[in-house]
Amino acid sequence: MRLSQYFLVTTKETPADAEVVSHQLMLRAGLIRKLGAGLYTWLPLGLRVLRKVETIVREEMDRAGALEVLVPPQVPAELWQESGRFDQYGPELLRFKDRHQRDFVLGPTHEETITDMARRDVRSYRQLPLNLYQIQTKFRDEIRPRFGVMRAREFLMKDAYSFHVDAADLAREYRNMREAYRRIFTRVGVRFRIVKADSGPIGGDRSEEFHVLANSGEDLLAVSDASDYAANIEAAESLRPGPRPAAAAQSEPVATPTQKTCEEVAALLGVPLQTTVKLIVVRARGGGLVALALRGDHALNVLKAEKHPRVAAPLELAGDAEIEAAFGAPPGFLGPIGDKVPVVADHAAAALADFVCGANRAGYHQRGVNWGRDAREPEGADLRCVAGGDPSPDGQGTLSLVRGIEVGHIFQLGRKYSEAMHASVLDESGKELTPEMGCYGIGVSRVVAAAIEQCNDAAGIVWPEAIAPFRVILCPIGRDKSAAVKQAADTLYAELSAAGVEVLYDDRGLRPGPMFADADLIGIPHRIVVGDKGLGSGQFEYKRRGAAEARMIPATTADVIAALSA
RNA sequence: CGGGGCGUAGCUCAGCUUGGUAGAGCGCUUGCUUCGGGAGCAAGAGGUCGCAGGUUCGAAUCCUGUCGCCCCGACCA
Repeated sequence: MRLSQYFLVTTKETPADAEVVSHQLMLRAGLIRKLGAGLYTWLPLGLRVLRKVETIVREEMDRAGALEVLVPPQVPAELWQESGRFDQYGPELLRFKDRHQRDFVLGPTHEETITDMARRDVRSYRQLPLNLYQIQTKFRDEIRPRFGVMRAREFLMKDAYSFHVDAADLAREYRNMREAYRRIFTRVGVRFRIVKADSGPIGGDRSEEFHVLANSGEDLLAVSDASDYAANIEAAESLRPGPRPAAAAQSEPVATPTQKTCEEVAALLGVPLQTTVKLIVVRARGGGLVALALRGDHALNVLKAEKHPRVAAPLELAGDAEIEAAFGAPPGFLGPIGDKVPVVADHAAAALADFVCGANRAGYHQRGVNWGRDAREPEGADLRCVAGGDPSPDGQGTLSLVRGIEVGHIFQLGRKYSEAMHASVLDESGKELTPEMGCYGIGVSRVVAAAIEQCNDAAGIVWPEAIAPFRVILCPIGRDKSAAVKQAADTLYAELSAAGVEVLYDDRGLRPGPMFADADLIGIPHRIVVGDKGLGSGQFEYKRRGAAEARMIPATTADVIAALSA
């Protein structure tokens, strides 16, 4: 491709409304342009990258035995009402009415559509297993679109849905997809990690996420330093601590007139934060309140709390007035003493002896408190987010917290959708069988942003070779002045093109500075400079994007091709 | 949705407090010079100051409303 014939729109200045580096670079390098909040046009250069990711995904899905389909982005609301998700999914579901006032949704995923197809056309166990996928624009009425295409209202997603006669076959396909995903992200060329996940509103039993590791990631992951254990912090279990030490201290009140948080109290008393206990008062399932006790240095894991049988889901914090009525003290001075409301204690809080907590009296805390003596022996549960330094749940190593960008998610759904939508097949004995389902997603457009997030330097993008928009950029110096340069560059361009190398030829006649700056910014992996200097000794200059130094190579097409693969 | 901020040239922004004929840098066009890491000189194009009302002799500037965008919190590929 000749750049003079192309639509390359780069900018030197960083657009004001771009926060993360991938968004900035995608705008500066002319990959995308914003149409509205969370809506982006893919320009020619960006679309080439998107297509490359898409192609890798398609090839590996095909290789794994899945079959490509294409379903309508519009879905009649009845299908979503049938699965129950029309009401459950919430405001994030993009809905509209047509001229006849019929309800539709713009699909954020397509379990319903595919299950509907399956119940019509999949009649026999002989047709199973079946794994159908598509690569298509998905829609979400995001609360807050941000970070460019990373969290957009529209995005390109690969979604796959599989059907099986039993759970064992579902598990087999799940592993198959897991391996396919591993190959996909390896081929794309990003550093990633597979983590245990919560299945969220999609539902189902087992699920794992694929994360590209990057500091700008929106998700916190807990990873072991000694094994391959890794989990989204939402889903990471915490290990139960050892047995509780014996009580040694007397329980006594201490004045804490203005100290409401555990941090403030611990500082005032000069005790470690880990010896304090805080109460979080929430609505109980079936009415009333329940208090969740956590160690002062630990954070509540909302998803874990919502799964607890005593806690109402979605989690709702009690109001100040209710708390005062139940405890006789305002928030900030609450403790598990005095049987005010039922207490569920996180295992780590339950394992403390001689701890500090609120005295249920404004302006006072209580120290030397012990379960079973000063406070009723609590019900224990895993309620907290794991913290860096915790032992890994698999017993090997220590957890540390890192950030990741979720680019893939695989689920074993079970029969949630097939049951709700009455999809069934006849088994060998002629009896009805409700298939087990799996679903598998990849955020294709998000992968592009995630790759940039991981692969960039001060000058711009440094594309992994597999998804670079072009493989080589050809930069002639003084092409308009030197017949030798023009001749050599034109020939090299023609020969590389003929050899099937994706080459971008900068024939715009720019000065070297801007030309190199653009080449760096758009991140083409290999750069060949053709100039009078080198040609004088029969050489081209070769530089790998991201390499410190350029080197000279013989000025022949064969040597250039050899350098590309070196 | 709640909290905070911003809408002035293609981009980054000044001007607004104290109303008086719309600015800079970068980018773009043309010419000459220059040509190995974002050149110099000269000439030029480009803005209903987000939109709608209001106050005023006069509004980018003051007032009201409205729309859009960005950032912080609850969601997800």
